[in-house]
Amino acid sequence: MQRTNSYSTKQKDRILEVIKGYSKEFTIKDIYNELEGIGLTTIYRFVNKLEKDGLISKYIGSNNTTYYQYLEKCNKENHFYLKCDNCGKMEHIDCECIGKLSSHIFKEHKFNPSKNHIIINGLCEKCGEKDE
Amino acid sequence: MQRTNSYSTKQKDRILEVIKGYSKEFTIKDIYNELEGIGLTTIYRFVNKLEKDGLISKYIGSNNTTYYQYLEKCNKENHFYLKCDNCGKMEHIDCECIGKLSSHIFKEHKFNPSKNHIIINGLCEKCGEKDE
DNA sequence: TTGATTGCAAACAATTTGCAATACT
DNA sequence: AGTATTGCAAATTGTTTGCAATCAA
Repeated sequence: MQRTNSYSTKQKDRILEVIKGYSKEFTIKDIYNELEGIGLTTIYRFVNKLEKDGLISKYIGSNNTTYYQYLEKCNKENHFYLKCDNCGKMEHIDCECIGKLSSHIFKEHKFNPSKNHIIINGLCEKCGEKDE
Repeated sequence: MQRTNSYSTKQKDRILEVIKGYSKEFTIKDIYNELEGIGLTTIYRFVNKLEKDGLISKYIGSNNTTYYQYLEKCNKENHFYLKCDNCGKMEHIDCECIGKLSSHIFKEHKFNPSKNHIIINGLCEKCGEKDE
């Protein structure tokens, strides 16, 4: 007898699909407005679950709004992201520099960085140019 | 004629003093409970101002509570912190490793990390031991 | 005296919960 | 059949705003 403890439903599928479509951060309302006929509560519940599962991260933006961001799943050990403060895009980076930093921090600073995700904020190339 | 646009008050002084006393993250309620006779509104207003000024950072904890953390002011260009996921302590780091990383990211990944603050989560030495 | 600050109560917004109906396996 | 999920309405919580009194310069 199988114990999934979770059913797959039309609603969950559609929400996840929409979330994966975003290239930058989003709000609960964004999803709600995009999907007809799915209750706010359902979205809250599912998005919170995704966050617990580590698939999305949650933070407070400058305007005091709660934003979510989809974290691409990948098989690498280190999840390292560069997030642009201006356009909101988040880029996943796969480079030994992060591994180096991690081991440096571990050895020299006696601190064990979590493997989950490290996000560094700043300005991406495009937005950096404009700003100059 | 001087234009401060800001008065120094008993309330602000006391709130800031309490905040500086915390070695880890705190909530608005923490401050409120610690200080007799200061209104919640006042605390909200002042703490928000401190955040805008870049003296504290704000984020959502795992239990969906809004936490604030005091960022030590220092004259260095790079504000680099290691924050323990377990005990909550945040340590300011002054090491060339972060400068190196920044310039690497800038050169190789065409991304300009913000000077403000980079916070890396993980486990501090003490909590790492226990966890093993 | 002028303008900023405070703090209460009220307004507001965001999120969660109870629960009956429904959908999944 | 049995359990998870949905979605509405209501409850709850967190945060902001209006405003009169007070305080700092």
